[in-house]
Amino acid sequence: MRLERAFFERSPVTQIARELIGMVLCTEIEGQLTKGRIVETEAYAAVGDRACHAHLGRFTRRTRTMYEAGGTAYIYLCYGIHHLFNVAVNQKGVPDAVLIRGVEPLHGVETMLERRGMVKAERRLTAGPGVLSQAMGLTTAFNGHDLCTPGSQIRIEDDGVSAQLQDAIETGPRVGIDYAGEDALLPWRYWLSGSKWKSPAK
DNA sequence: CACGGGATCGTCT
DNA sequence: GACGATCCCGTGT
Repeated sequence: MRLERAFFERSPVTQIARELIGMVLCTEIEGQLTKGRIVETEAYAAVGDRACHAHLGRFTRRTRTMYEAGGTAYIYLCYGIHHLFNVAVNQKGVPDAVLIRGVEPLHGVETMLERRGMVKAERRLTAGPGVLSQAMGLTTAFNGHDLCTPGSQIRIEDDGVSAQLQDAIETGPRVGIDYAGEDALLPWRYWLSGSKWKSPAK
């Protein structure tokens, strides 16, 4: 079942990031249905988190999407090359977000391979925030897309697996945010223990 | 597997 | 004008 607004419009964001492990990210882009089980996430908090793009109420053309209602896609370009997919959470006006960092391919593998220019479904197909976005057709063109509108091209589904995996989640510091000072130490990265599809980043 | 460097451009200072 | 919530490829072990 599609996750509804009520799932995303909660706090704390760390809890949502944890519960998203095991959920199924689905896209229907250019007529191609792809699905991947979320195995790695990171939480970014509006308050008390220097790593968050919108910390201290920072409001710019880029971050404005984070202030939208929970369940809105926040997609931005990183390093000029990679499209990173996040979901805004919490009430409209509170810019919390969860970054999706790794998925296990479930459906539409041929489409994913084609988009990635690969012939075999090895780890680098969808393990990592930039590569999973490419595999699933997610680009900044979908920034601001509402995941909760029936018929939307992007949605997250609960097939009952997530709840069974909550005891198999590990946590650690987030990746690539040294600029955040001591907030870089917060253990706000979550992953499914032992998953092959976790991003290789340390 | 570890590492080092280059790619590439929107965003903010 | 500087810098990324990254990835890939080459080289070395």
